[in-house]
Amino acid sequence: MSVDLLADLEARSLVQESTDRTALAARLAEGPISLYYGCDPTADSLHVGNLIGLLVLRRFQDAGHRPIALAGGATGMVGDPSGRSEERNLLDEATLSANVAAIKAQIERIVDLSPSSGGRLVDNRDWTGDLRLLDFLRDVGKHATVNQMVARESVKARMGSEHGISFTEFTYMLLQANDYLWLHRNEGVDLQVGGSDQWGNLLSGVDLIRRATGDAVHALAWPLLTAPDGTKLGKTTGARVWLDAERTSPYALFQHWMATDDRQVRLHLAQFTLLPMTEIDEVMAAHEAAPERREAQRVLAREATTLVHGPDAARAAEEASAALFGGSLQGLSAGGLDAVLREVPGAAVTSQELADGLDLVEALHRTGLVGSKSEARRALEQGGVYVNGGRAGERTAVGTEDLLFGRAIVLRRGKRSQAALVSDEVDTHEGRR
RNA sequence: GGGUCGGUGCCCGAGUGGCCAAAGGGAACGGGCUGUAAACCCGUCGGCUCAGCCUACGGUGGUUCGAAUCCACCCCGGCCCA
Repeated sequence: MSVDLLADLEARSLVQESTDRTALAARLAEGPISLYYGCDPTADSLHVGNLIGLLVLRRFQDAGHRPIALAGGATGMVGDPSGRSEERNLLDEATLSANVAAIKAQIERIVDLSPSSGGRLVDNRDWTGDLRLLDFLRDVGKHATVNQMVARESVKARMGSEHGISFTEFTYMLLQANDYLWLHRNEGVDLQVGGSDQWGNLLSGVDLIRRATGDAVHALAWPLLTAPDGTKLGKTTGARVWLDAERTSPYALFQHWMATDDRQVRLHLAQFTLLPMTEIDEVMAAHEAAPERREAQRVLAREATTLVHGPDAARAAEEASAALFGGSLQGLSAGGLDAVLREVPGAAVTSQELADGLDLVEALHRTGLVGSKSEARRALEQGGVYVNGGRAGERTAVGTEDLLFGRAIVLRRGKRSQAALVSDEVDTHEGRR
């Protein structure tokens, strides 16, 4: 059991709000506690924001406690109004089930959910699906005053907005409170953790449990991710980084962390890795002595990518990064090219196209480096396109002579968007269409 | 159900018959400077077979030489009244 879990969480800036800190510390000292973290399956993948929550569960698990991950099939259908300016669209059953299944696989990589570990994954549809309205009104509704619900910041914001808030979303906080109550009664859960935007919802659960059972339970919230300058991460800034390799490749994830702002490396190392704080201090000391080496970012990227995709994918991503950011690709080894091709999105080209000379605009578009051909032309005009590490300059096409090892051409857009054109001559057995 | 205000490009938001692919801001993207950082400066920011053309201002149909702008109906939302 860890020396002092709470103190460690605090050192990692993972505690912004907490119910009675002393009582919680005392409770943790008594022995294993069951705690839960919930995320709503609004998509078929979690994103880096959820990673903090999963890692918090992991930190508790490593300290000997019992984590429960909740996939909110029921609440996901309703939609949480917190931080939302508009009403959500309801998701159907089939989509939700698929999302829950996909998310479960991601959770399992971070938290041990095997039966012997005590860790569990639950879906609140299991106890909410057949819940009768009158039962809900009697057991939960009676304990909540509308006055309090309306006083909620998230509700007030929506009432003041032109979009309003539906009764369904208004009810969300009670559903979540009911989850906590159910888990408290059936799984012995005494602690709920979440982002600070969930603080109100967490407290609703604590209140409900006290009123319904007289028990004093706990809640813990970490601060929300912010932009480097400390401002809120705008929802538009939601160039979301996903945990799903299909949506965000391991290489892209690695790069996401490599590009971390100096001002946030320390924080992200603390929140997104399991490295002990003493080690993080050492890394930071080295980084501050020579920031241009980006060593802290590299450690962060390596650790975090490993957590999400495993050591092999992380190593490959790092190799690819080293190759792609090492300047010209002319000196690249065959193995290095392999690493690059594994990690960077690719597009097929025929040897005939290359022999004829493939229009760069077409090539850029095909790899997905640009969203449209207009964008490709613009990028070219602005000097933001590179072929095999060298600026495209005046050239308008790529050809056979650009192939590295006769296999692929690496295109780059801007500083760090990379993609590869892969010649069909590589895997010839079955001709490409 | 009645009244009223409103639905514009990724977001916010001007525009109220031609000079509008549509002001301004934000975000984003590219370049310069760097360290794949920050700040700052410059530029771009609907699409295409790009000196031109096409598609767009909630939807449909009108008026007009010409509409994001006018008319009709419809859909959606806010507020007030019932």
